This record gives sequence, structure tokens and C-alpha cells, in this order.
Amino acid sequence: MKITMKDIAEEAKVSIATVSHVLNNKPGRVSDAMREKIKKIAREKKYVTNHTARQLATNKSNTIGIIVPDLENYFFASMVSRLQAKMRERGYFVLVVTSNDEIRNDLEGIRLLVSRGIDLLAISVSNAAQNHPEEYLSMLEDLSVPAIMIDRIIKEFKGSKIRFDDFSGMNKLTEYVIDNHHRKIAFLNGDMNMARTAGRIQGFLASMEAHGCAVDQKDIYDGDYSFESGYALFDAIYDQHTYTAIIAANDMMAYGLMNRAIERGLTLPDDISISGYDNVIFSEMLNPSLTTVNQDMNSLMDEVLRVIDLSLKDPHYSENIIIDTQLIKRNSVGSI
Amino acid sequence: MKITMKDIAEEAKVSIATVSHVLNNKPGRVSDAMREKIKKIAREKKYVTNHTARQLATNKSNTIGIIVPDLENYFFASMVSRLQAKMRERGYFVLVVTSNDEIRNDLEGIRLLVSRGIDLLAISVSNAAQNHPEEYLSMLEDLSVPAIMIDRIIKEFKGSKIRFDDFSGMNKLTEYVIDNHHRKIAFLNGDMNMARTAGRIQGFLASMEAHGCAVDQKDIYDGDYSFESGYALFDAIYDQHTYTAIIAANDMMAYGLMNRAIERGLTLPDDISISGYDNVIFSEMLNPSLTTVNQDMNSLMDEVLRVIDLSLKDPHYSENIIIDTQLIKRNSVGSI
DNA sequence: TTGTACGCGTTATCAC
DNA sequence: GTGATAACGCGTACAA
Repeated sequence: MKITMKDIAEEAKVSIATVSHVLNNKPGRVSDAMREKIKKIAREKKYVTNHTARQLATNKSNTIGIIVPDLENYFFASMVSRLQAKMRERGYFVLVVTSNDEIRNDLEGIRLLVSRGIDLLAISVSNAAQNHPEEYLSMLEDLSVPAIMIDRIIKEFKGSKIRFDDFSGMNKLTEYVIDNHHRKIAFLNGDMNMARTAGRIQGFLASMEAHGCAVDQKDIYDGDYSFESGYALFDAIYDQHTYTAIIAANDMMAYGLMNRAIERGLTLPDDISISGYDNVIFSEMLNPSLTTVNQDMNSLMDEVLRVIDLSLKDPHYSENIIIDTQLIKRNSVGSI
Repeated sequence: MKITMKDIAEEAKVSIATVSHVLNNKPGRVSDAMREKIKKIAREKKYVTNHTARQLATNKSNTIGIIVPDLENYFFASMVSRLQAKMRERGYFVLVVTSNDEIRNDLEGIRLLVSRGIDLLAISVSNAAQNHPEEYLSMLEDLSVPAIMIDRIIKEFKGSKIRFDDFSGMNKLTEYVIDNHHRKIAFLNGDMNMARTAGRIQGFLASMEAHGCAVDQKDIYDGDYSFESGYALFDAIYDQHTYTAIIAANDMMAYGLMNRAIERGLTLPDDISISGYDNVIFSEMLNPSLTTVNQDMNSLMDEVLRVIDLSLKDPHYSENIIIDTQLIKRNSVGSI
């Protein structure tokens, strides 16, 4: 049986109002003796406040919702994890919904969260979202709570957007590879349907062009961000015997490339240089360790929390933030 | 402004009761014409049910809560992710709390979830919990909802418990190594404060003894499950020049061992065999690929869901389940 | 076929 | 200092 304020009020022979005041630590009003008595009873009976009822009465949930494509993805798991820890410090609870990268689930998730009464919605949209922004925008617009987009955004969205700078990240990585005297470089591209692919390849192309390195259509290989696609494409790339380096659009494909290279008995980076993007935790543990681009989760969270705090105060607050990345020089890219 | 049933009732010129009936798809009562009219208005006004109010009225939340130590840990992220997907199919929402492996947060999490009104609590307790079971047990006992423990359990807990069989997993792995004619085997142990460490080392010792392989105290090396501890201890182990194999209590430490071995120019598994435990996703991608033990998440989830379904029906249902593991033979363990 | 009225647990306003 | 009581939005038994 659940203990309510009513039970405590009866036991203490006071009104519910008084119990409420005491349990919420409101100053004044009640005598110290009564305060103690009520608190004692609450403790003994193991009273726990019914958040649902409070929410109904106050129309305030002290809860924010977040929708991410996939918790099995370390990036999002880490994001959610930190967000929850930080928001807890602020007295907020975080509701998490995973969309499995399906628009349908994004939209259902929004409904689900809103129906539960959140004070703010954060979302990393599904990859396909950018192709169908209308639904999102109309849905988010007449939401009664502020919304922000993190990492995976929709350009047209008018609320706050926070993301990493793919263009400059890949740009400076490419620059670094070129600085190591590589001229013939293959680019292993990711899935072009994914939100963040375009920025990366453009960063690569811009850097190559800036340094007068020719890039032909056939120097771009189409992977899908998976280990397998890197593994499968290595032979095709390497056996051209024209490249001295391969830049992969993410670490997983770079692993695939390296794995096949080592399997073929090649020496890295002497026979060929390979780089990745994301700085996955294992990248440091490989032999050779992987040169890649890091996206600092702390920087992201700092901005996210700043924007959340502001949005909670002013629901119409809006800001577009692009976060810088760091080039991580390790041993998989060599100088020639 | 939020749309409520009242708004719809006014617009349709009927009572709130009628609107409620229609929106909850209750059979009979209302005329088809009125049904359509009400649904249309709800759609136009973008009505979304106030779950908070419903919960207060029905005392049913269609929500379960889960507490895990850490979402950045793939195992738990995967667990939560699948649980959420499966429970969604059942019309349930999953509230997630991370404890950061601190008892304090476990207990606070329980309070937090209960105050929000969950129909069931699932928890993977903090590692230190087994040392202080009293608090948990008293807290969970007079909880008004059923509770189950997953993976990280407290032995004394009387509700349902579901976990993997560490003993038999490590036992058969050791057996396999011995079958490959290894006799002098070093064991790289994990943190003994962690819930699942004991079972693993016991499985190793039992198998060694069963095959008449001597194990001395100094053949057990104390790691802490981290890559670094494996990396740091490799030299100490290898330079004994007595071992032909090292069994690590998890994959991360095995990575550390392998990394240092390769750095020293050794050939695996010719110079020394190494095995892990957990079958982390990257274990397949290493050179050589890592022989390890897999804990099938699908099997775990099947059992978890079965128990949840039963517990939701009968709050006093209780079962103690131990799930089998699979030996994954790859290339890091060689025959001698 | 539809409406009335009450309860869910809490907060907040006002009265005493 | 303390108590009554009206919201909050919804579900439901009982009337009509």
C-alpha cells in the first residue's frame, strides 16, 4: 500500500496542507515541533512523494527528454550518460528514447515524451530526417516546450542547434596527411545518406584542392562506415599501386583497411598510410595506433548544457553552435 | 497552450466523458458519427494525451524503470537499448537511470523511479552492493512494485535474478586452452571487488585442477579489467619464460597483453597464446582475432522479458536464472 | 447514445 | 500557526 500525504496528515492530526508545507521545506508557518513530528512520521512510513501528482498540480516536471538514434553507439551512449549526470545535479531527470534511426520512431518518440510532460526536448535526428524536414519542423514548432538539436541536426530547424565541424575536422586531417608529403590519396567515403558524411568529404576535397592535389572521381571509394566495407575495399584501393595514403571517413572503416593490410603482410605505415575519423576508444590500442580526428564530448556537453539552461529559462532562446575538433596524430600515417 | 479533452469536448459539444471514451477506443456507447467528429477535432488540434493525469487516475503507468551502472559500457547500453525496443512493443516505456557504479546512486535511483510511478523495477546493482546488501533488501522489500536483478545481482535478494554463468564460461575456455596442450598458464585476474570476478577465476581454477595442472598463487596476476593493466603486466608475465598461454579475465586486458606483445615484436599465438572474456565487438577485428567467451545478449533478453511479463502479472513471481555462455574459438590461442 | 460526479495526490490560495 | 478547498487532466461507475 502506498503512503500518501493524507496518511501522514491523519497520523499527525494535521491537515494535508501542513504536511505539504513541511515536506517541501517551505519556511515559516509551521511550528518546529510539528515539523519534526511530520518528518519523523514520513520517515517511519517511508513516504515517497508522488511525482505524478505533483506534476499534475504544478505543471512542471523537472524532466527533459532526449531522443537518440542508437544507444549501442558509444557516442550517443556517452552523450546520454553525461547529460543525465549533469542534469541530475540540476535537479532534473532525463527521459531517453531511442529511434533506431527511423523517422517514424523519432516522431513517435516526440509524442511519447511530450505526453509525459517534459520541460525541454533534445534530439539527434535520424539520418533520413534531413530529407523530410517538414514533418519534424511542423511537429516541433507547435510543441509547447523548447527543443534543441544535437549532433544530428536539420538545417531548417529554427531552434538551437549544436554540432561538430565535420568540414574543418576532415580538412585539417587531410592537410596533415599532405604535410607528410602524400599527394596521391584515396578517400574512403561513408554513407552519403548519413547526416554528417557531406561535411567530411567536402573538407577532404577542399584541402586537396587548396594544395593543388588532383582528385578524380575514381579516387573516391564508396564505403558505408562499417568495418566490413573498409576490409572489403582495401584490395581494390591498394592494388591500384598509385596511392600512398588512404583517408577513411571514420575509424571503423580504417580498422577494416588496416586489418586487411596486416592480413596481407603489409607494414603500416611504411607500405601505406591510413587515417580515420571519430577517435573511437580502440583506435589508440591498435598497432599502429590510428591517426584520427577527435570530437571532444566535454566541449559538446558544455555547450549543450549552456543552451539547455538558457532554453529552460527562455523557451525561445536559439543559437547555432558549431564545435571544433582535434587532430590526433598517431602512428598510422607516416611521412614519405 | 496545451489542448486537453475539455477543449475537444467543448468544440464537439459533448461531455469530457464521451471524448475520453472515443479517444481510448472503448467499444460501444458513442455513435460512429460522433466518434469520427471527435477524432477529427483531436487530430486538428493536435491533442496529445496527458500521461501524467492518466497515470494519476488509473494508478497505472505502463512504465518500467531500469538502473544500470554505466551506459558507456556497451553491455549495459545494449541491454537498455533492447529492453526499450521490446517493451515499446508491449506498450511500455522504459525509464533509465545510471548509477555510475555507486550504491548511493542506486538507492537514490530507486527512490527517483518509484516516485515517478513505475510498474516494475529492473536493476544491475553497483559492484560494491554485494558487500552491503541490507540497504538494498530493505528498500526493495517494501517497494510497492516488483523488482528483478539483471547481470549484477545480490545473492540474498528474494526476487527474480538473471545472470550469465561466469564459472562455466571460464571453465570451458580454460578447458579449451588445456586441450591445446597448454599446461603452464597464467591467469590475469580482474578486480576482485567486482561482482563477476569470483566466478571467473573459480572457473579457471576448477578446470586446471580437474586436468591436474598445477596453479600457484604467483600464476595469478592482479589486473583491474583495464587495457592498461593488461599492457603493463605483460612483461612481468612473459619474462617468466614459463607460460605458453595467458588467460585474461576480460577482453580489454587481453587487448593490453596483445598490444604489448606485438610491440615487442612477438608473434601471436606462436610465441604465446592469449584469450579474453566478453567477446567485445572489436575482438573479432584484431590480429590475431581474439579467442574469448561470448555472452549472448539475445538469450539474456529473452529471459529478462519472460520474467518481466510474468512479474507484471504476478508481482510476487520469482525465479533464479543462470544463462549459459559460448566459447568463441579464434586465432589468439594456438596449439602446441 | 451521452452526461454527471467523484477520485487520484499534490500544490496553492485564502481564510481563520 | 494551521485548515479548507479549489484546481490540475483524466478515467470510470452510475445515471439519464
